[in-house]
Amino acid sequence: MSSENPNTQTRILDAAWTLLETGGSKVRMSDIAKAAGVSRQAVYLHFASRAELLIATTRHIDAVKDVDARLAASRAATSGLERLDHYIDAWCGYIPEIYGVGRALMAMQDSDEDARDAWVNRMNAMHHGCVAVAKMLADEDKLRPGLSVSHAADLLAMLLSVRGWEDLVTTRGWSQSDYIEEMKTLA
Amino acid sequence: MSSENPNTQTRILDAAWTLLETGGSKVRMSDIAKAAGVSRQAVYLHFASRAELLIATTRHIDAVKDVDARLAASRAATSGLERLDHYIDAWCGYIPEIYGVGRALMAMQDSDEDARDAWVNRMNAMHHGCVAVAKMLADEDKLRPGLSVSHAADLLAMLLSVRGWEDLVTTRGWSQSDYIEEMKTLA
DNA sequence: TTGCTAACTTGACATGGTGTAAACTTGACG
DNA sequence: CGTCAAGTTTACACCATGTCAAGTTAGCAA
Repeated sequence: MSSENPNTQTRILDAAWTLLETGGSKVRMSDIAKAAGVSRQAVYLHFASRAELLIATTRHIDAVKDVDARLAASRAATSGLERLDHYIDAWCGYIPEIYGVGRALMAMQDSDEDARDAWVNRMNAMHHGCVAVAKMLADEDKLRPGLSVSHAADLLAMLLSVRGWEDLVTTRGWSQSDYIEEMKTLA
Repeated sequence: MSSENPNTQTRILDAAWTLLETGGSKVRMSDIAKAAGVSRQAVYLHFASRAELLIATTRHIDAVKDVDARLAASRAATSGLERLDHYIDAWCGYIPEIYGVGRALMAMQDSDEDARDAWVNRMNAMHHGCVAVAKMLADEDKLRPGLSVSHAADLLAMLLSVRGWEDLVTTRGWSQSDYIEEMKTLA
């Protein structure tokens, strides 16, 4: 019963989550409402707009999957290479979990400023992690000569981007482990 | 007069081109019509849908910029590395030219099947070029040991993807030459 | 001149999804 | 018993795409 009937708000978030995970990114507000067993308007009682609902969904996923803890684990590494490895593991594990919502959010970037900001912030956070890794590598002289820390970070961020993952894993048919291995080798 | 008054069709394509190059990807049919000096309905006399217009615009750009000729030049190279270089040059020169329309087309991928197909075809053509390059490199034993031709091609295609370019050049502020150099080094 | 046709214009309308507004129901709690 | 919060139903405004029908206009042919 308690698992059957949590917060309406939570039920909406869960519904959005599962729908976006499976049903492409053209999920409508009414679809989500129906899946949550609630009227379309009720959704607007909890979330002001589609963009806001999507953003809240990403936060919800983060909370449920305890993403912070996993990313924090990668910060514990002592050597630069070890940290690079852990960071790639953590991030690559994260991508498929938010991929559904991420797609929908990316698709809204042109039409909705909030959605754009939210996604850009996420990517900036990831980029920040790349900078930290690049710095550690630079301190240990592990970067290719002539490659600046910022360029190295940018490059790593691009390799690990959701789009890159999408390209290789979903359209070229790589396995998740292929991807992780290849990224580690390249980086 | 003749440069002032070509085909209405051509005027529409040119209008779409310039608008998409500058004005983000939320360009409406009415915007394009206005820019072409024509009524909104007239656009539908020439193109059945927004997707079709966008696709026709990419073809129009290809024709005007003589893209085929430039890509053919990269096929002339004799050694694998040389060919890789030329291919990267040609492709990286191409990206910014179609970037405007490309963005709009990508944004339609979820809602319109024709748009999706058209863009996927383009990307497949690019991927095909990558396979050719990877094959030449493999024949000369220039690939990293353990890296298959198909994986190498996939990787190269991902590095050179429009999204990757977008990430580095437009959001991280790299210069076009930074990008080309870095891609050559990495590849 | 008349008349036909292709290209374009004008204006109206259907569709589909988002978001807003208002009035009604229902259950819990003091 | 009253009231407050959370939902429901119904209706509507908005906006872009795409469709339809009737009218205009230039050019060309008989």
